[in-house]
This record gives sequence, structure tokens and C-alpha cells, in this order.
Amino acid sequence: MPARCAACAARNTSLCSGLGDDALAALHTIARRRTLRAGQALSWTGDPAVTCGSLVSGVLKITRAGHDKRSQIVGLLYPGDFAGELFVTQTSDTIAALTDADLCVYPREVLERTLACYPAAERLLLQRALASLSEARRWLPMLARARAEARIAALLVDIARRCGEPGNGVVMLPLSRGAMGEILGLAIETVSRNMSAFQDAGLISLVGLRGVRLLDRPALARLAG
Amino acid sequence: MPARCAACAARNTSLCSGLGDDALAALHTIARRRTLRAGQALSWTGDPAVTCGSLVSGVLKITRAGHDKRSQIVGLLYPGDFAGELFVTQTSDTIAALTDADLCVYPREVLERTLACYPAAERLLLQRALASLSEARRWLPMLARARAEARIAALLVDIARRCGEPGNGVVMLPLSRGAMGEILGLAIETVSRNMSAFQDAGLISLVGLRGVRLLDRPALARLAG
DNA sequence: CGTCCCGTTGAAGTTACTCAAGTCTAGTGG
DNA sequence: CCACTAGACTTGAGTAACTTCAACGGGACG
Repeated sequence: MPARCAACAARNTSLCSGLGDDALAALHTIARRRTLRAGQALSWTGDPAVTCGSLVSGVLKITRAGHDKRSQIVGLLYPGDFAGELFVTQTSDTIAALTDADLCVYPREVLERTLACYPAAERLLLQRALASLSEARRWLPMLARARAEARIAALLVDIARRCGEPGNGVVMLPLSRGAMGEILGLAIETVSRNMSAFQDAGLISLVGLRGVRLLDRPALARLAG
Repeated sequence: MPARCAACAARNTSLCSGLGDDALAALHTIARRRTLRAGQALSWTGDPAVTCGSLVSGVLKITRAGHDKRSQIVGLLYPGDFAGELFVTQTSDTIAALTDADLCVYPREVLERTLACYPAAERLLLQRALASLSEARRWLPMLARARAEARIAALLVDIARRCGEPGNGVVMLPLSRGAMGEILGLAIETVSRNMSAFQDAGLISLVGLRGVRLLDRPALARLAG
């Protein structure tokens, strides 16, 4: 096993986790490390689809332009997730870093050819894709119908689940209020108002700008529907 | 090639299109025909995931319960599309027929094992899954932000594209006003009002309850954003 | 011919957006 | 260590859009 892979933080959760040593070596030969600073983009909507990769650390956002040119976040990527689009020549998504991030990137076409030789890897990717589809569909009823209160409660529960807690119960959001609005389809002021209301109701406690302590997770889950 | 497959209307668009004779025969042996009447369900949210299949004719809807128990359509399936969920034991989606429909159904677990032997089929499914993911994400900004007018225009253009025209330019919607609302996250009255407004503006012309003639498709596309 | 269901239209109420000030945090430099 | 600043967050008031509630029209089918 390549030394870099053995030491990789995403070794057991990324695309690579399903691979034997030979497949891993094959991927390694086409891989390149890349770091992104918070705010920096990996790709832009409409660009030729040339790179994709596995996220090793940090959080990325996937955005698309809404009808009025306002950008909408259509997905978040956490360590181990696969970033980028396969089997297309032009990207639909803009992918950018919410926090500083490390990736293991591959040229798209080479990766596609490599995957064709390793069905186990392709199957893993299929499972991931179906899970992502299901997750995207889980948000549809939320964005289509739910009130701001429910959307925000759902997002808080979701992020707490994925970001885990560093012991003291305070979740550090990888998102600004503005980014939360971009995910939820809400104005920044609406997000802020509801967060304050949750705090007043004793459901959460805000810690600095990004920290949140979930004081009553069941109640939040109930609000989320 | 099995005679039933040779005569199948979805032979060249479904999962089967990527298969050689041997794989096709393998699938055929585990397949069963099934017809659904309009309104009839293939599976319900929460049921064990036991069946999936290829849609041969008709249109299906995929729905999930919203936060307030109201059902939200999260996807439509047209002939050739794959229906059902793989790699899960419990379904998230309710799948039901909007029109009378024919399917070629497989037991999920058997299909999964069969697919593992035919990487070409699995790759096709991966491409489909990624396309579905992209389509679901295309709706996110719509539902999150866009006004009723834009959502409805987008849906009309979308359906016209998929359902084609029977020559005279009239598209027969597979959806009632209520179903359109379930897709778009709008009240039935809002859909109705906006359809009337489009007609008054000369963008469309309503033909009976389900027929629509798109008189100014560019304008609709522009409204859709 | 009547009924039922779907669709349309109208009026009132609610929710979140927009615009506009403030306030706080975190990071910077003295 | 403290002061300062830029950006992020919060709060308030007014408005626009959609929902809800309610009643009416009209085609399909018995």
C-alpha cells in the first residue's frame, strides 16, 4: 500500500476503503494532493469537468445558481465523501471550501477508465450516489413546504449528527448564517431570528458566532418534522 | 434473447439496454411482469425493500411525507427509468402510478447479486443514479427560492421535454393540478391561478383538463430562470 | 339528467422577504 | 494588554407572495 494512503485520514471512509491493494495502487498513481483554503473553489459551474476526488479533511459546499442568480447550496461534503461529477463533460455544480480542506484529486477521465477495471470501487460509488440521491430527496419536502423554524431545526440536527461533538456538547457549525440561508432557501435575517427564538425557548444555546449547544435535541427533531 | 425482452418497449432505454445476451437472459430469469392501474402503489414508505424494476410504460411518482404529513413528490419516472431502492432494507419512498403502467420487476436482493456479475449493468445504473441526483439538485433551488410562476413554468417545460408531443403540439400532462402542487410545493389554487395567468398572457393554451399547448416556450424557459 | 370530482376564482390571513439601523465578535496592530 | 476595525450577526418595521377558507363552474360518467 502506498505510504501516503496508509497514513490517509480518509483511508477507511473514502472511495478507497473498498479497494484491494492493487486497485489502491492504481488509484494512487493517478492521484494528486490538493489543499483548499476556506472560500476557495475546486470547480465552477459550466467549466469542463476535469477533476474530481475524495475529501480528506474539511467541509465543502456544492452550489448551483438559482433562478435569480442567487446561489443555492445543494449539498455538503464531509471527509470521506466523493467530490465532483462523473460521466459528464461540463460541470453543473460549483464546489467550494467552507473550511480549509484537503483532497485527493484525480483526473476525471482517467478515474473513469480506472474504475471500469475495478467493479468493487464502482459499486461503492453507486451506493454512495444512491445515498446522496436519497439525502437530496429528503431535503425536497423541507424546502418545498416546511416553515423556516422546521428547516432550521432539521439543519441543526443534521449538522450535529455529522460534525459530532468535541466532548463539551458544543457543535462548531461549518456554516455562517448566510450559508445556512443558502442551504435552506431563507434570508439571512430569517435564520438569525429563528436561531434567537430557539435560544429564547431554551432549545439551543449560542456560543460565539459559530458554536451551538443543542439543549433539547428531541424537541428540535420534533420541530423538524 | 428472450422473446419477451425482444418485444419490450423499454428494451433500448432501460437497464437492459447495456446488457449482452447472457446478462439479459440472467435478468430475464428473475424478472416478472407487473401492471399498475393509475393510482395504485408499487411500494410504501417504510416497507421492506423487496422489489424494484424497470418501467416499461406509463408514468410513476416517487413521494415522501413532508414535515406535516403532506406528501411531496420527489421524482417522476418515465418509461426506461429504474424504479425502487437498492442496497437498503427499508424503503424511504412511496412509488405509485400516475397513469396505468407496465413494469418489469425484480426481487431486490437477487438483482443486486446479479448486477454484481455484470459490471456493465452496474455502471449504467451508476450513470443513471448520478443523473437522477443532478436532476434532484436542479429542483432544489427552484423549491427553495423561486416564485410560483417560475416553478410552474419550469415544470411545464420539463414535462413537455419528457412527454414529447403527439404531433399537434398539445402535451397531455400526466399530472393533475394537485399532483403538480405536490411536486412544486404549492397549493393547488396557486397552480391553478398561475396556469390561468399564463393562458391570459398567451404563453400557453389549456386544452381540456390535462392538455396544454406551449405557445411561447422561450418565454416560459425565461420565466423558469 | 344528476352527481361527483376536479378545477377555477375571490377574500382574508400568515409567513418570510426587503430595507434599514444597530450590536457584537474576532482578528489586527499598537 | 488594549484599542480599533471590518465583517458577521441581530433586531425592527413595512410589504409582497402564498396559503387557507369558501364558494362556484364544468366536464365525465353513470
